[in-house]
Amino acid sequence: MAKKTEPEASRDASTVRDVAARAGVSASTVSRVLGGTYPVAASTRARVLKAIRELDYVVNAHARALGGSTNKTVAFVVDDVTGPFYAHIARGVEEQASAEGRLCMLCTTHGDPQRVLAVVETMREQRADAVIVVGGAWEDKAYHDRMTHFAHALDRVGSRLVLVGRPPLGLGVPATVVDYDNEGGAFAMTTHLLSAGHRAIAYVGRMPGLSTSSQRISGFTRAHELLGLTPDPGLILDSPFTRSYGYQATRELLASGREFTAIFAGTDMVAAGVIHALREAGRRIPDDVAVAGYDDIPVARDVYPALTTVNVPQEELGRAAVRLALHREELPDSQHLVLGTHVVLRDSTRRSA
Amino acid sequence: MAKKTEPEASRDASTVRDVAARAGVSASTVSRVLGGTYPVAASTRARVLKAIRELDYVVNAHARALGGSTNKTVAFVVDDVTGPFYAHIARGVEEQASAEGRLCMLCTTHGDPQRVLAVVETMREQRADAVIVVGGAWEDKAYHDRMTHFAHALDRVGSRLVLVGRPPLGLGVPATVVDYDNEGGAFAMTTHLLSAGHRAIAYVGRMPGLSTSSQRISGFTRAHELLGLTPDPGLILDSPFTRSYGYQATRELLASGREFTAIFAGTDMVAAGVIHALREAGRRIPDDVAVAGYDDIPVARDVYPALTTVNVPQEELGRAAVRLALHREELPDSQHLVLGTHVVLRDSTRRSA
DNA sequence: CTGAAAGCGCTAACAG
DNA sequence: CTGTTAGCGCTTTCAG
Repeated sequence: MAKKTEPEASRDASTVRDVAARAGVSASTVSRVLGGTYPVAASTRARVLKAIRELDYVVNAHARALGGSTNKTVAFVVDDVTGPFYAHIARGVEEQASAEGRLCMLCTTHGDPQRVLAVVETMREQRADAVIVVGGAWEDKAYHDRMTHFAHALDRVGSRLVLVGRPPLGLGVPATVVDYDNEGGAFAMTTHLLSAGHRAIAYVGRMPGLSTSSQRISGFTRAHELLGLTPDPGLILDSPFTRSYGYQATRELLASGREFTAIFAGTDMVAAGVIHALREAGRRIPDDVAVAGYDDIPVARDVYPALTTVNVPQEELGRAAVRLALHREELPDSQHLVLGTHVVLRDSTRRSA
Repeated sequence: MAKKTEPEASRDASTVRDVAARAGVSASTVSRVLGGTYPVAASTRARVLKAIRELDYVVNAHARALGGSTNKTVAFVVDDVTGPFYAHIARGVEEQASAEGRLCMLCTTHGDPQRVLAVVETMREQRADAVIVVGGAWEDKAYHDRMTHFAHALDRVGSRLVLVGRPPLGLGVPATVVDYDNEGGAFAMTTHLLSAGHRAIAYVGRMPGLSTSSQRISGFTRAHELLGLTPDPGLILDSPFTRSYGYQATRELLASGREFTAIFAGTDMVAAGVIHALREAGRRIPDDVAVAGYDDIPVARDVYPALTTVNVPQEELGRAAVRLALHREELPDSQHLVLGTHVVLRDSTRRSA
């Protein structure tokens, strides 16, 4: 029996009606068995289940989504999945989504604001329950306005826009924000370096116009000011958040001949590049130069020496994003959650004995 | 009972009918403007487009998918997105999918065969154009049979099953396979180590029953045999493909007191753990012990010393998976593509001068 | 060129 | 408990 190929095995999938016919019931009864919410006689249910098995039937998710209004899907919009930082947030999103019975759509934008907008539009078509946009925002009015527009547009079709790791759009905009304390983390790390005696700390990895970067720089500056110091603008280097740009920027810093005893990298990836460039130049870490990162991704433990960094609760960010989007009552008022960050001390800032 | 919309619920999204009414045309005309395939008078089209803009209308992807039969979606099933190896394949999938106008659904299974099956079922409901399953397969008859069943089931609803990095299911099974030369890569790497004079090479990271692992072990063995040698079974250690298990296994290896001058790790992640354990034990790399990995993920360049490894064309695997699934004529016959691998020499196996 | 009408597969409302 | 009847929003004949 199991071996027998259906003689009328068509290329088409079977439908509720096929199942109903085979079980000798109506389509609604099949639907009720599927849903499990309505009372169905045990014997009927058994016959229906048998027919389902024999026909190898599965519901058509689109037909279901069309009738009801939710399609049980969460969309995740991110720059680039290969970035470990984003990947870990993605894991949190995926896990929570699947725990809540949702599927997860993945879209990447490669840092292109245009693509972000296009992707959000597509998600609107999909009627995703939530559209989760991850990563720092461009501090640009046009961009901000577009996102605000989408927040409303998504809201209109019953989707929720969730911003992870970027500031709120403003009052009255229907969006949930899950952020982490960028400024505080940078402040704490800078304080750590300053209190270890460093007075010429370079900051490698500023990205002008990116919210995350601005906040970190701001914590960096505040820590200095608290001691009556002012960061040397010549020691603040721009660089995208990648390993290779961190390497480049550090080489330029070294070439400039400026003095410094510590480097605070914009992210751990940048720090990996910094360390590479430093080692290449024969500088010992942490003896000649202390190095610190931001994010606390796994690579922070694999670089040598192990990297002191600011921990960001990546998975929890992802999980919270889904949770809040799906149960809005949890955060009734502001819809703005900020998770804490903390310094993780490792060898890259430790003075060797 | 009156049809009242919930006060809490947002206003309903506008539909073709709303647009049609506003533009003073019929729904079909709106549809034709949207599709762009049928002739529509320029003036009519303009009016429709205006109405669309004013209503901020977007199609309902589900309604569209219900009518037509394809929903323009590609599903990506993977153990864990945070693994860099998978993440890079994911990037290839995502890029190619989006280049082909497809959305990408992401599902993770956390190494649980049960979840793989559940996820594939869900994808069948979604009528995804392609379901791409990534990662080694369990060499288990029941598992194999279930996958074969799904290949047929997916085929019946018009989806294509694609296996990435695992062997074909067999002749006549409607599935596309994109694999890479696991055995050859392991063979080449082992040969490299042997010809550098190593005679006691440990293999850390065998996973019994996992196809990838078996193939690598097989290349490892073949390289030995070519020189009339036999690998010492006591030097082959089981370990899942993670950093921490690699670390554990290496500690056990060291504790066992067995002699070895090189370690070939099952993956780069495992190698990171190996290196950590080795350094902790005071063994110098590569002087005391040479270390090699597999996969060539970015972390291979960040560990110290930089890791010699086997390059696997991750993004291309992902891209090819989507390409082949969507254009089957490209690979008319066997539907089995094998990409090459090659050794990448770095410092972890280089004898210092 | 455009409109009317018929579903796609499913679920919910309303009788029996 | 179960069958019948309507649609969900869109595309697609089939007429006009």
